[in-house]
Amino acid sequence: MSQPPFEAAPRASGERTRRKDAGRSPRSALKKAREAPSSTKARILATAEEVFATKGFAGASTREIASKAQVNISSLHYHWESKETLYYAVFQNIYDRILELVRGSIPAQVDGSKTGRRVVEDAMGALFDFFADNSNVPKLLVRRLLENEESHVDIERNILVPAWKVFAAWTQEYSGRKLKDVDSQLFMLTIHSVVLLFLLDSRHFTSLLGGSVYQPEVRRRVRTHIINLVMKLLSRDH
Amino acid sequence: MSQPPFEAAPRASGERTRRKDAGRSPRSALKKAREAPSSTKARILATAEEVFATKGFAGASTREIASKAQVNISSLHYHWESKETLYYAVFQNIYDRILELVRGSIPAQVDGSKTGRRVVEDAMGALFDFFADNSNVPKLLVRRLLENEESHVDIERNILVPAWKVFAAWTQEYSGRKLKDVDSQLFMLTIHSVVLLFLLDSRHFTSLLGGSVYQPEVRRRVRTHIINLVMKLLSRDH
DNA sequence: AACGTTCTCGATCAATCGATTGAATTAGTG
DNA sequence: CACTAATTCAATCGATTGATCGAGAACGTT
Repeated sequence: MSQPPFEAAPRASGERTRRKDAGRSPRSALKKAREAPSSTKARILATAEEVFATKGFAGASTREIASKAQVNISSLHYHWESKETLYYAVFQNIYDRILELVRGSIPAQVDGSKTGRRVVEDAMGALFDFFADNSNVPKLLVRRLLENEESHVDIERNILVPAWKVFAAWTQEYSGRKLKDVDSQLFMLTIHSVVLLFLLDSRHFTSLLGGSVYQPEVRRRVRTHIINLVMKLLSRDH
Repeated sequence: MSQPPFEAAPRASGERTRRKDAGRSPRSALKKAREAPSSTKARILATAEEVFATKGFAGASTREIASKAQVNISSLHYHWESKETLYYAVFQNIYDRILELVRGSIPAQVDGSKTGRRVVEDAMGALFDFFADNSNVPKLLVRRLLENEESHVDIERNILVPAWKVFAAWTQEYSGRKLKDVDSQLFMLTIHSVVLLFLLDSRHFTSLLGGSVYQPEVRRRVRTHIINLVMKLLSRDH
């Protein structure tokens, strides 16, 4: 891959530049750090993910996030410079988790003991399960797709798209069939579209499926359907 | 269909109750109405659709809508009771257009002169073209799917879902194959997912496809791909 | 115990939000 | 023209927003 891994998105981590001793690394400064403050920071981040996923960037207020995290607003602004950098940090976090899924869990299955079809099935299943187990992630990603400001897009381009590329290239390699270039692009987008929108869990879907996508039996049905859909896409025309 | 057509969503039209003469119909009161005010109202509605699609409900301000429509804020509140009723009016408008597409344009093609495969192709193409020509619609629909408050969902359930049902039932009827019930539900959701998310026109998709989905050649590729995808879904397993 | 750093808190800022008010304007009717 | 209803406007309301401030609590180090 040619893209710079993380630095392309300016101030991607959203960490606040400390008021004093800004040049020193905060990690080296507090080796045996106490857990209380960092757990506060982690609690804010987790709450922010939930609130941003539910209400979007504009719809969420820093006061609501702080309140639900049982933290003062100023503590939020101590750890992050602004609402925007907190928002970036939430996405940086889910991007990391997606990359970990793609680079770690999935390639580890490649050991020649499975058929190509079975490998693709497991890979799609793992991707589906990840979204189903982290229901905030698909919501946040779809919300992100609706934003089109320049400052937002480079994170997708530098992190999410490479992840899709790795996943798709790997999927093709073990699918037992090389797809044409044109097909491979649209193939990725199709997987992307179906998995994400299937997991929005809106009442719109619920009323059609007879239950939330996150209910076990419904989830199993949708999971099987998506895997079959991908298999049909990978199968030869007849 | 068993659902009540429009009344289920309270105050669905979002019309303001006039301050004086609230009981009388405004239509009968001004038979040969002048066009200036109604065009102002229509201009606000069109602008609101654009702004809400771009920024979402919370991200859009009534001042921005009024400003871009070159209208005073109070005029906006004269025609609609609140920002929320204006938002409802925008959705009521696009629901009407979708229903018109489904009930009118598509069934008109049924005259026996085409093969089942060709009918489905044309129907999917018409649906795709509608979303592509009205780029605000897929954005608004996806935004709607991310909202899960009770007061919002019934509109989807009473208008959008029946539209999908009509479309899907009709598509199945002329597909040359009756799908199982389980398949038909997931089949609808798949069409829904792919078409909507394909047309979000984010940079994320653009960077992969080498251009905006709304550019003619890219649009043609995606259109063909989606039709082929639906055909594969409708085809028998082998 | 004394110190300095890290972190949290209540109080408060200017800006913007949705919405309202009453006056001014426009158009159809008698 | 005079009268009335429909519509638009500038000015303004209270509430909420993101963000800041200085005081002080919590903690490790000496």
